Amino acid sequence: MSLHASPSGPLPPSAPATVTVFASPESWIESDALRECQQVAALDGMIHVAGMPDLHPGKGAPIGAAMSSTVLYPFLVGSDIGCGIAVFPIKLKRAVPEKLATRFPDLDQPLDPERDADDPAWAVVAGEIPAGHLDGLGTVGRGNHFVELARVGTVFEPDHAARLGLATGDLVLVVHSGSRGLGERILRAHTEVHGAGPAADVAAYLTSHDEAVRWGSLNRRLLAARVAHALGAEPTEPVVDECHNLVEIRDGRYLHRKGAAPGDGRDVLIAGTRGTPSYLVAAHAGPEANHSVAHGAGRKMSRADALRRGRAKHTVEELRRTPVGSVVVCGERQLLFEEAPSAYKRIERVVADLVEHDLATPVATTIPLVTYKTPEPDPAARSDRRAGHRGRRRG
DNA sequence: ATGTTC
Repeated sequence: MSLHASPSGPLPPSAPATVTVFASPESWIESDALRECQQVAALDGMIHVAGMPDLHPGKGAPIGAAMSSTVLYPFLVGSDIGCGIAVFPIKLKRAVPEKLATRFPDLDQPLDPERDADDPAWAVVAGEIPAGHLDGLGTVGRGNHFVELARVGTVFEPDHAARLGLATGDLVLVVHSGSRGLGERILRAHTEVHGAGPAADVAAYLTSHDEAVRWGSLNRRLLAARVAHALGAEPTEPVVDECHNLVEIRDGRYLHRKGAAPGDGRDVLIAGTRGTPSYLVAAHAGPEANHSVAHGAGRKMSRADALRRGRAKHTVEELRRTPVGSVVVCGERQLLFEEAPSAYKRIERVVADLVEHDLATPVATTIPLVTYKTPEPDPAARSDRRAGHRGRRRG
């Protein structure tokens, strides 16, 4: 970068964007993720990049960052516009993980307005379905998405927890999902024409973006309602629902969040892993953190590494039954390894970093009981498959 | 992350 613009040349660039990463030295942040922060900071119009303690490398843009600029860049939000985490109280008489795990519905199967017209989960839809988008409605998706039945563990702030209607021992559904194909379609429509460039028609992008954000939130409610009904409980309103992939207009700037939750006076569920607690926090992040907090534990390993190392380290059985005694419903073997707790950083360290930087106050933990990822093959199909393997071995 | 992708 030239420091001396010639008089006849273009205007000198504005001051370079600042980058602040809110992680202590004990928190391992990959150099690739820091490099991505610097690359984002060098974009035209960029003002400030705030890296959260769960920062890790993404594709071109880091995950776990809040990035403010005078220019709107759709790729900084990514394809899963509207992805977020919601918490729904649920009341059950007994919560035996092994039993309840078998009662989760197939959340790969979309809710169809005609075929599933009598599904009680529809009751959560008030008014129009955003963008009229029915594809994938009521499905959880893949990757790090899940629906989890959890129990409130340690309560650090009883008054705050009580205001949310939560106390130790209470059951909740934690839903992490996004806008499925809708957000992907919106980003693709942009990148096909403009690549990683800024939004040419900001108003049009924001209109679609806002629909995806509403769709994601509605989908989390539908997922919780489907599971609540299947477990024999009544659906409830979320006590927490924050989106961590979105852009917000703030102080006349575009504040992009990618794997970073709004932290300005909001309550946020910061996801641990399926085998560790999650933390419900009261967030109070200021401008230095771009008004944002972490969204999860953050990956420690790439999916490829987690698969390779996990196969050497873990059996399928130990991944399906976690150290906290919870059960993982995941018919996809590869996903079981990719999402193993050992593939993530320690959530306690992430939360400690937020506390030390005065970005958030822990309110309570939630401890997993059943984490649903993808449907298990039905028992008949499974025994058929086993018989098939034996047959081949003998032959 | 994603009815994608060689």
